[in-house]
Amino acid sequence: MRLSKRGEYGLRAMMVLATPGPDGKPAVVQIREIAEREEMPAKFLEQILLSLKNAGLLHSKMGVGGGYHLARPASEISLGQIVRVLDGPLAPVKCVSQMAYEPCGCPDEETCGLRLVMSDVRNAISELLDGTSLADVTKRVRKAHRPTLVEAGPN
Amino acid sequence: MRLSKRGEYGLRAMMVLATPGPDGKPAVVQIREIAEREEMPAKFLEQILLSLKNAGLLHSKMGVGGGYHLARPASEISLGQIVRVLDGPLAPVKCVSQMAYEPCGCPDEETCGLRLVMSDVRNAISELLDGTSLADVTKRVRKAHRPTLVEAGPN
DNA sequence: GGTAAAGTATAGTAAAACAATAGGAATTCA
DNA sequence: TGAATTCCTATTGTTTTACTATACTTTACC
Repeated sequence: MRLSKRGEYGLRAMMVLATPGPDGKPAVVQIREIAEREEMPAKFLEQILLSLKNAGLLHSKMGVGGGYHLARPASEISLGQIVRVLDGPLAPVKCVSQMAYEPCGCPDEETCGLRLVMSDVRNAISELLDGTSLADVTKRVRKAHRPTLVEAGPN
Repeated sequence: MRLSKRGEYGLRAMMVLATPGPDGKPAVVQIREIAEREEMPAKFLEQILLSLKNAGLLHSKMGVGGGYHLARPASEISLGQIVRVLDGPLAPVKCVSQMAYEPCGCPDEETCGLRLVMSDVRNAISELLDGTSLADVTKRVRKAHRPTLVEAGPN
């Protein structure tokens, strides 16, 4: 049930790109800068961002002053989309995958115990990852930084 | 987010062992029989069942008339236990793992976006897999075989 | 006690996946 | 033109996966 480095780096990079600059405008950031900030191998990150671009999640600009930026608002890019591009289907077994179904060979899929359970697992993962956008994540991160002090109450 | 063959075969085998014989007694089954019924390589399954035994989930008997049987009632063996033995931690990233925590290197774990989300994923998977016992699965399978016809209603 | 049936244990291996690394081509801007 | 940047493909080293092999131990039964 592991997320690959590819997936991890990709998600981290997308989160960087999802954080608006101080001017509030969507950030345009170079590979090198992301790699340094997040301490990942730049050449590897290059490949990853390229995949993400080819999948339509990122736009890029070559040359001086170039870099990457999100192809759409952060609220419209889900973590599920990113993970699928970089790590493939979310499903633990192919026979419950929506995007890459393959029969698992059991005589009756409708009554296969493994399938019944793994289908639940797939749905749970998908609900979380497809239901969480980059904007949701950056919001949660901001919240974690400045925790609501409501619960403290008066002395 | 994949379950390995090792994990898959192991789960299937445990489900076989969890199905009580016609006499209602807990089944004692040989490697070879499970391998044939479920169409898995016998030698590979041998290793898998051995791991499960060493982890305390199975008991075995050598010699003529021997075989494997569950170490505890099917209701007291969760799928999570089985998967952990065969495929390791459920967590997508080590830094949210309960059984194999390792820092991921981010400057502040409490405000790391990846961690916030992956921790949810881990919990969702764990709730499902640790919350489902072998008995639960066999029950669901039986239900799938004989679907309740309640919903049909009169014409 | 011998023998066949079972599990125990460990080592080996081919292929695939993973995690990079390398290096040049293409593009943009000043 | 030249520096900065992405684009693209190939290669490499390591780890994991999915088996396969071999030898050993225990047990039941005749």
